[in-house]
Amino acid sequence: MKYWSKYFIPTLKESPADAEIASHRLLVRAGLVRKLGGGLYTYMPLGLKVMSKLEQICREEMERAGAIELQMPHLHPVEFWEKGPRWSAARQIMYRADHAGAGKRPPQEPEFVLGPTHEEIITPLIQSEITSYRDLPKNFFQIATKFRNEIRPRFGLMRAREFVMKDAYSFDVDDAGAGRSYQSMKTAYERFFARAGLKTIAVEADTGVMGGSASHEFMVPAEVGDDDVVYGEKSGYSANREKATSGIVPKDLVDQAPEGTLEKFSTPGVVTIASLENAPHSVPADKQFKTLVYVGDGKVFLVILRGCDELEEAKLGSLGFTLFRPATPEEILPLLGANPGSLGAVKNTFKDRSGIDGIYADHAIRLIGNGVTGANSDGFHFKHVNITRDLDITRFGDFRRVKAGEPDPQSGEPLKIERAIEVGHVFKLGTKYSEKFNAIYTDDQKQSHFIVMGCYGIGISRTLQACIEQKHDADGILWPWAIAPFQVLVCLLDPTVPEALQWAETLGKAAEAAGADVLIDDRAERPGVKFKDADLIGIPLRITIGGKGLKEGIIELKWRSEKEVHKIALTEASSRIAEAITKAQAASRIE
RNA sequence: CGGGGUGUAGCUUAGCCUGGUAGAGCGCCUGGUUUGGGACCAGGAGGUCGUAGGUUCGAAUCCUAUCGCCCCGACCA
Repeated sequence: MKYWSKYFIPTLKESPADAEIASHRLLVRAGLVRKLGGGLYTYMPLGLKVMSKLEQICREEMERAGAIELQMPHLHPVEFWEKGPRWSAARQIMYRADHAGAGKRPPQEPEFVLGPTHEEIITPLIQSEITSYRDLPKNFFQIATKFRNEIRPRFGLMRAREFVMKDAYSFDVDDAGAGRSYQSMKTAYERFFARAGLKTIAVEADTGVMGGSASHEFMVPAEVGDDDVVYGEKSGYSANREKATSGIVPKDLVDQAPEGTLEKFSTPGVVTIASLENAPHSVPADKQFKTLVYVGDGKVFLVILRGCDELEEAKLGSLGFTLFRPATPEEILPLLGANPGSLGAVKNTFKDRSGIDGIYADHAIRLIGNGVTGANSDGFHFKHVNITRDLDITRFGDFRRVKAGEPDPQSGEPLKIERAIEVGHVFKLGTKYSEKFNAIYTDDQKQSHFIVMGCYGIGISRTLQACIEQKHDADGILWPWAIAPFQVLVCLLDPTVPEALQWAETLGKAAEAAGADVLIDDRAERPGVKFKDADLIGIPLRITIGGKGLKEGIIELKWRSEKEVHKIALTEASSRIAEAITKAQAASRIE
C-alpha cells in the first residue's frame, strides 16, 4: 500500500512537444517515463512497476515452459562477434565501448561492444559447458537491457536505443527436438501476451540477418506499427509483409507461347514504367518487365518483376546474400550497356554478361506471357518478349511485395493488410551459430553433432507501450489488471478528515488482503484534479471516499473501463471490494 | 545517410519576417477564499533565448558553423 503524497507520480496536464503518438504521450503524461536523450528513457516508479510485472509474468511463463534463467554480460569482447556468423551486418547496429578513461584515442576497432542480443555469447558458453546428449535439451533465458543503434529511434519506448528484452535460447539434439522447443516457446509467448492483457497475432516472418529456417512474429495490430501484417480472415493465413506471398499466380498456369518475333523499337526519353504506359507506346504496366540491378556481397545480380509490381527487398535474403543494395548507374552501365530506364534481361543483349552473378525472376512475370522490356541500349525497348524464349533467367523466386486484395495463397479469399507492432519474435536457428562456435555434443553412439538452436525474444519495454497503445481512451490509460502499476486506487477526497483517512486505510488494507496492489491518493488536491489523474494513470478499480458519502454511510466503486459508479454501504464495503478484486483476478487468469 | 522542421523558465509556447527593456498560460513558492471532474484573488521566485563565431552603436531576431531534438524517406534482428 502506497500513499500518493509520499510516492512519486509526476503527471502532466500537457503533452511534451516531442511525443507524437497516443501511447508515447500517455507514457510521459502519466509519469511512467522521462526522456534522457533520443531513444533513452528513465523508468519512473510507476513505469518500473509495470515493467516488473511484465517481467514477472514473462519469467513465470518461461519457467513453465522449462526455460532456465541466467544473466549474461552487457559488455561483450568484440572477438565473440567477429567470430559469429553475422558480424558485418550486426556491427551496423552495435554501440562500441572503449575505456573512456584511457589517455589515447580509441583504436580503430572497438575492444567491446554493448550487447544487442546474445547468440554470440551464449553459444560459446554452451560449447564449453555442454558436450553430451544427456545434457540436452536445454533452454536458457534472461531479461536484460539491450543496446541497439537504431538508425532512427522513435515513439518513446517503441523503438529505443536501450530497451528491455527477454531473450531465450534453446539447444536440442536434432531438428525434431528443436521443433518441440520452438513450439513450446510459441505457446509460452501466447500465454504471456494473453496474461498481459494484450491481443496479439502470430505471423510468419522473415528471419533477416538472424538466419534460420522458420520464424514467427507476435504482432499487436496498431496504426503506429512499423510492420505490415498480411492476413486472410477465414483461412487463418497471416504473415509479415516481408515474407507474405499471394496466390496471384495460379498453380496450373501454363506459360504462353511466343507471339510474334522479338522486335526492338525506339523509345527516346522513356525511362519509367509510367512513361511507357503513355501514348504512343501505351504498354500497360502489367505487360512490362521491370529489371532491377542489385549488389549483394560485392556481386551484381538482376531481379525481374512485372512493371506493376514492387520489389520486397527482404525477400532477396533468400538468395543467400547477407548485405545488398541497389546498384549505382556507374556500376550498371559497363555490365548492361545502358542506363536505368532501358534495362532488360533479353538473352545476348548484355555488354558483359560474365559480370552478372545471376538473374532472378519473380514468378508473377509468368502472367505477362509476352511483353515489353528495356533493350540494354539507351532509348530502346523490345516488344514481343517471351519469357521462355527470350529472357536470360537463372531461376524464378518470390520477390514481389504482396498487395491488399490479392488472393490468399491457401483459400483464395482477398488478403487484408494492417499495420502492427512487433512485440515478440521466435526463430528456428538450426546450426548456423553452433557451427561457427563449434558447439557440438556426443550422442549415445559416440557420434558428434552440432547442437540445434532456436532463439526467442520479447520486447518487454515495447510491450509496455504497446499495451498503452492498445488500451487507452481520451482521458488516459486503461491498464489490464495483471500489469497495472496499482490495481486499486483509493481516492480520498478529504484527506484532512480523520474519519475519511481511517476508512481509506481500512478499505485499502481490505483490498490488499484480497490480493491487490493499492495506492491511496491522500494528496491535498481538489477532487477534480484527483479524478483527472486517476483516469490518466489508469488504475483499473477506483474506490472513492468523500465527505458527503461518508455522512450517508457510502463509498463509491468504479472501474476505469466502465462509466457506472457503484454506491456501496460502508458496512459491506470491505467484502464488496474483495469480491470485485476476486472477479478481476479471475478474469485476467488464463488456463 | 537524404529531405523537411525546430531549439525562448520545469512543461506548452508568443516574440523572429521588419534588430532597440524577453511576454503569456500551466506548474512552483507565500497568504487568503474555496473544495465531487484539471478553482479563484493577491503577491513572488524562476530565462547565459541550444552552443560558437560573424554583421551591427545595438542581436532571441540577420549571416555562418556546430550540436540536440522531431517528422518523412532510406535503413533496420
